[in-house]
Amino acid sequence: MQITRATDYAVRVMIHLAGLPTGTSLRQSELSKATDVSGHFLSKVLQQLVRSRLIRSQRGTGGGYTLAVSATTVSLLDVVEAMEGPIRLNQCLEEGPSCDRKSWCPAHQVWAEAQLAVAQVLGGAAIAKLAAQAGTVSPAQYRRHDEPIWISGIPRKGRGKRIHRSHSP
Amino acid sequence: MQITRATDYAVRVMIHLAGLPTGTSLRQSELSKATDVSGHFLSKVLQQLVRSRLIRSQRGTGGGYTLAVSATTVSLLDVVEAMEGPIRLNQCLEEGPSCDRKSWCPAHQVWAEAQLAVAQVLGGAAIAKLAAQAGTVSPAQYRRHDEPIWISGIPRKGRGKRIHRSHSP
DNA sequence: GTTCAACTAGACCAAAAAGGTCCAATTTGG
DNA sequence: CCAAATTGGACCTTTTTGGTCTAGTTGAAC
Repeated sequence: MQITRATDYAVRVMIHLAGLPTGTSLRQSELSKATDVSGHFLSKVLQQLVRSRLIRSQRGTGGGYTLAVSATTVSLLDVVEAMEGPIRLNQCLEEGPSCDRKSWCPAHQVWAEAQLAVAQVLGGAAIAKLAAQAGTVSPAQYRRHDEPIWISGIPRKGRGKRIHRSHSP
Repeated sequence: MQITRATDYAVRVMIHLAGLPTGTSLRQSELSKATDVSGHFLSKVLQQLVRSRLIRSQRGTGGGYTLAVSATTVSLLDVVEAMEGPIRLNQCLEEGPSCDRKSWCPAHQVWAEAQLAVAQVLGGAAIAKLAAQAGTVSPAQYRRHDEPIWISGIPRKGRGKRIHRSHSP
């Protein structure tokens, strides 16, 4: 009964992105450094987040990853479920007729309660709130005011227009 | 984030035993039928419960398994932890310095809260209470009045000397 | 239109956990 | 003291996890 490493890393990514100015795009290498996760492994995590529509990716020169959702509305629960699917504390909590003891088993109700409890705690933790806390406790980790964060993806011309992304499929 | 099958089976065993008269001993084959678990696999579950001191076992003819604790004081949480060890919703919730982000990571607090929530729900569910519920809902599943259940495990001398543990290091 | 930085997709791998089977060790009843 | 009844524990297979690596695709800029 433990979240996977990948899920933990996904949360780090989301919080980190939420702590930056809206629309900021970061490369994998930058996220790797910020989250203390090996770039190779992180790419798998990022791919999953993209598939779940929590972040967007931009290929090519000057590309990177951007938050695709409002950090104030997306919660830890959303990130966890994006990575692992719906939370199921026990197999018998599946939708269908997964367990024929379900109807009378007294434990079933308790599993359901416990699952609800954890879902409520995680669902109540908005990413934006966490990002704000992180900013308070250790600003240096999230904000660098001595130099603009987006500088590192810009070729020598140095025109920072990458923040806006008009991705229309 | 799901309990294992073995844990689920262990809970079934504990509830079933708690629904019987105190001190009743059941053989593996009987427990297997009552819990809908293959006898071979159940033996592993029972072994773990014995090692965790939640039940006692008696070998040889007329042997079987008995509750070793008060069903009113032992909870679902105890059973879960007996099978899986302490609940850890995330790796960073270990005791020691497991994660150097711990001090400032804003997610850490939420994981801890969620873990506490589930522990409280499970800890509040006493096995005896669940057994009583089960007895109410489906008595036939747990009680057979046509034949005394305890017949198979009561030694003549009848004293609790059967906890022979030859554990010489 | 070529180049090259960046993401994408997937194969691949080792280790651990989960789930399950089987036989050996032990105890008791007779 | 032997044989039957039971548990105890070794063993095996499959799936998941965590991680690495390489080849390929995309797209912005020159």
